[in-house]
Amino acid sequence: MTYKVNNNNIEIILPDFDLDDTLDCGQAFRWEKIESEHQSAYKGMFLERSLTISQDGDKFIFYNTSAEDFEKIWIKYFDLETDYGKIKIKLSEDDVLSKACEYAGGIRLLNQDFWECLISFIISQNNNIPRIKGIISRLCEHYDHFPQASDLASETPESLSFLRAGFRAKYIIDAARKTASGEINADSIKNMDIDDARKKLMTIKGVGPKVAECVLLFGAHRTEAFPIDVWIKRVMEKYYPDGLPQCAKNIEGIAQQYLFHYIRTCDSLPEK
DNA sequence: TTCCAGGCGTATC
DNA sequence: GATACGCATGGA
Repeated sequence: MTYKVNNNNIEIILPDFDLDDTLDCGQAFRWEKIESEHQSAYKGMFLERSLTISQDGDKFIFYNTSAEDFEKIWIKYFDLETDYGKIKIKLSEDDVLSKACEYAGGIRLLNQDFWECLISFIISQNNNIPRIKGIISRLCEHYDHFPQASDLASETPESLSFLRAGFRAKYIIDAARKTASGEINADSIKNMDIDDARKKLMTIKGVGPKVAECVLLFGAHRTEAFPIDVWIKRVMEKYYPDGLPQCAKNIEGIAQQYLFHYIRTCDSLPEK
């Protein structure tokens, strides 16, 4: 991977990558858009490391980042070594997916933290994206960082009332207690057969099929996971009553991201 | 006011 | 196993 170190910034040319598509599409909730005239920029966190990143066409700048952090953390986080051009060519064998890839072609599947995804997607249930972000923001502000399982394991629904997370507070606590006790172990789940991983995750109160699928896709990079929410359900009923086409085999989750972004932002996909 | 949001637990059949 | 309903909160 070739990049340029300029003072404390990393400059790099990257194809198939767009910050709006990737950071504001509902896979991560801690990135904030920085308003700027001529370019797109975001500020966010991963593993308590903050980053500001800007985009001007296919030119990206990672601010205040060492080459070491870039190589050890951000290449992996942004999935920069995966060829999304190839993935899109494969998915474009299907007409509807082709349209979605074209529309939201800058999406990359982030390699996020398992625990943070677990809590984030528990919060996401029966909720909308702005409010999910608000709850997670209050959570991080309260603990001065994204809380560890041990931080949350000793809380009660009452002590978490500042979150205004509603009925989800008790689910957050159950996830925290099972994680803190070792009953739920990220590394172990990541290495499981996917059906076993689903079952294990669903032993947590408030984790059903959809949340489990999101945790596996976004927090464990299991690209064969396919979260079906209200939006994707509409897509499936309209275009894929018999399931996804063969070209999406083993990358169902990536196809899902393109479809989700498209259906949410546009009125409809083309007729099949 | 009512409906809805990246669903799930529970009751009931 | 399928289906119906309530659930906290806040924006449209």
